[in-house]
Amino acid sequence: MYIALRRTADGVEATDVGDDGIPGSPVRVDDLAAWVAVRERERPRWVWSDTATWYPPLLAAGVRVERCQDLRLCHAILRGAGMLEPDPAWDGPRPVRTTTPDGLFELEPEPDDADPVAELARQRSAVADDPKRALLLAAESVGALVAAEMTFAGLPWRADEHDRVLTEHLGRRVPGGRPEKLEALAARLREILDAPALNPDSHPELLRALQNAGLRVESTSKWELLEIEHPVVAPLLEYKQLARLLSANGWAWLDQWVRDGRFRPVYVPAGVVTGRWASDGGGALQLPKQIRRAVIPDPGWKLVVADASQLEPRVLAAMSGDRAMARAGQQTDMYQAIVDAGAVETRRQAKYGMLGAIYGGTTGESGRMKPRMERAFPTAMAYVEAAARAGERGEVVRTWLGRTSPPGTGLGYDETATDAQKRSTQQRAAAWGRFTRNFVVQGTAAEWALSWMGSLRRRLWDLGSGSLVERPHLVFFVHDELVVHTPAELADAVADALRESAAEAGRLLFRGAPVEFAVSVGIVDRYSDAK
DNA sequence: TCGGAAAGCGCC
DNA sequence: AAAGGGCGCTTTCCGA
Repeated sequence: MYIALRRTADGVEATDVGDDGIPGSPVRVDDLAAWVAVRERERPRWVWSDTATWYPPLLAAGVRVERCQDLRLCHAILRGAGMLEPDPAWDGPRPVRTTTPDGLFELEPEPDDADPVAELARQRSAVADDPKRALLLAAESVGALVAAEMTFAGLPWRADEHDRVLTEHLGRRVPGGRPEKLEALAARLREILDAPALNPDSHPELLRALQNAGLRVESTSKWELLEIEHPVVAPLLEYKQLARLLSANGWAWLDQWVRDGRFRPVYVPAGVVTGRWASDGGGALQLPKQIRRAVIPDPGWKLVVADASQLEPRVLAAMSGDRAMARAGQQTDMYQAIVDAGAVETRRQAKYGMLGAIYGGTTGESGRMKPRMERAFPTAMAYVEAAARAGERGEVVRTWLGRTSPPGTGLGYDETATDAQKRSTQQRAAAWGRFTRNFVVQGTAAEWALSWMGSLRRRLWDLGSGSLVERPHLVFFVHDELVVHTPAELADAVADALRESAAEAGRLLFRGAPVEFAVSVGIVDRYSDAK
């Protein structure tokens, strides 16, 4: 059964909807959290406009729910697939969040025409004969619950450790200036380049200084510098790395984002066109390896870190139905299995061949491996090639569960086009083909990850007792990696749950496909100790 | 003075 | 050694 919630001018209105789709009479709800806690015992699927606005106040009040349907996220999926009519009430972007002084989200009235009961009916009808998309809607929605829960719980973060890492790398803080070691490096660069006024943070200035010193470079980028032999290269690369650490995750970041021993990034489910999550503020999904030393569990607790190894290659094997690639995907090290199968000679070749298949690489090692990959894995290669060709023609492609790519635009030309126009259009078409090629794999990998998370979430809840943060709970997610914060005595059980959930996600999406979704799991006292 | 673009690099 | 796909974020620069 479903319970649809709606914010009206005079409070929250709730409507029961049976599995037959027949709604009851709306009732007024005064104390939402208390009411939800009571009704949750019936294990309904909560239906609401947007998990990001409804769920945080419930979590803050100590209420966790098992299931929901996030109408806005689901609407976007179905609209993209052309399965719903345009609807201004639901087509728009996510509502702007406003925060109250106590940090809770204000619930603003929703427009009159945004009727959750009617929208639920349309969405249910759209997927009634489409079990894969129905699964996608469920996965998307449970992902939204996890996102809110991870923000609520926060990633355990030791500010003192973070400060230690920064001071170790950058030197002592200097008010209004660069930290000591960084400034010393800047001084060395000025000396080596004989540019006393150089600000190495300015790309144009730096480029001019490099060129004046006789370096033949077109940019200041790392990969170009690596090809040059010159005494300035090593200290410059070190400077760049440290300057980035300071600006992206330095003391200012620490002050802004870490409170009471927790980093609470805001995740944006489906924030990326492929269905991957994005994050809003704090750069959560780009947390540098160096700084993960500050992620330390509470006393008596552990972090369990799990990484889905070679996820996208396995996903490609499963979704394309390529039997030879699936056989390789049964091994823990899929790249080595590709070597053992005789497709290529070295593990490195297998890796680059696979990356080329997924990203559309045409040059270098990827390009060289392509014929061998096509010989060894014709079905999988044809699958991604078809996605690329469709994209080049401006067609829409879809993931395994049915998320659709945006249509390509401006990829055709007529006879009046000049040669230059034709060339540039062809380049755009090729680029869009690389995008759609990657879309089907990256998007399906994101679906697998949502299923993994959803399955794990249920298992973690069943492992412990008490409130969400008293039980083992998810605290971090980056595309194919999960981090669980758990009481130490449950860490082994959590590790098992992570592996079982991965297997379950594989079965749920690709029932029958003989691909093993291997995960590497570590139980650690620091995030940086994983792997 | 402010906002957006570009460059560059962190993550997957 | 990247490359080839997807992002977010910071700094600097430049034009409205």
